[in-house]
Amino acid sequence: MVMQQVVPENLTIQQMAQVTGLSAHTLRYYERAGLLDLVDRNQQNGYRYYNERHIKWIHFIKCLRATGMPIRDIRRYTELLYEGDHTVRDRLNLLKAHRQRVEQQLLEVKEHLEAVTRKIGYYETLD
Amino acid sequence: MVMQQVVPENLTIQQMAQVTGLSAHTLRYYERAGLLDLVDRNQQNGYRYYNERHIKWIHFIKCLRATGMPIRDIRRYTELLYEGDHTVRDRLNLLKAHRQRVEQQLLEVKEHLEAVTRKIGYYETLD
DNA sequence: CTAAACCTTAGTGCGCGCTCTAAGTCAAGC
DNA sequence: GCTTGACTTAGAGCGCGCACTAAGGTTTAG
Repeated sequence: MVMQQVVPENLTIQQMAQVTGLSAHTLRYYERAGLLDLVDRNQQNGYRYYNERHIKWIHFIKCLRATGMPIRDIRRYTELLYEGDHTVRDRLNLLKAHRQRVEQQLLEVKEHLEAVTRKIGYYETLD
Repeated sequence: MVMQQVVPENLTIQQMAQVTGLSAHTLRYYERAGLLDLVDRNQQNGYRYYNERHIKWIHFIKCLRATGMPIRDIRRYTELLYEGDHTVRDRLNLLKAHRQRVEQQLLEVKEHLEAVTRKIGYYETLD
């Protein structure tokens, strides 16, 4: 039995907002900021229409944002993406450098959190 | 043999900046923001003078900041601190709630970082 | 035909956490 | 006495990541 997933096509910006959890404002902002090239438009009225590729791309952008990558770095990654296959190495390096920074920061947060935990422990002895 | 640690007393704001790794600007800002009550002043010239208690307190503030606690929450904590012993329970709850949020966020960052790692893995297959 | 509910753009505003500037005071060294 | 330099204050500026507003075009329901 093959599960067939229903894939929404040609979503309006509001539907896209629903699906991605971003606001329509933010979707337009990301496009202006160079994070989303190639958003199709309805020729009649100029409305944006998103497809499944956009959904997946936004999903990855959210991973980058959630791990603290600044908008300008995501724009850089996007530029590389649209420059073609010869930028694969650069993209790889960019992601690896990001991962390295995030892992470093995770360690630092954990260490500082331990100090907070020690303070909590101290307060609990006062109870 | 008892190790005697030399404790700096009556540090100027610049010395305090050196010791804490914060800028003098930021030290003044923290004070204005209500994170540092009771900074002694030289009676003649009004200069701030910091002591070891301040150093320890700033160190803890840095732990809170490094784990993402907003300035306003640290101010709240500071207020409780100066209200006296009857706020110990409130302070404990504040820190526990913070720890909870940070741990939750650590999990989320780790999850999203895994997606980045999967992408890295994909790029590496192209090499 | 009209009202509503969409969409578009350019531009402004906001909360955060600093960071810096301007104008002035004060102490020490020459 | 005068310069130098560290300090003081109030307030402005900034980079980030959105969030919102205003003014206007299009589509749909009644």
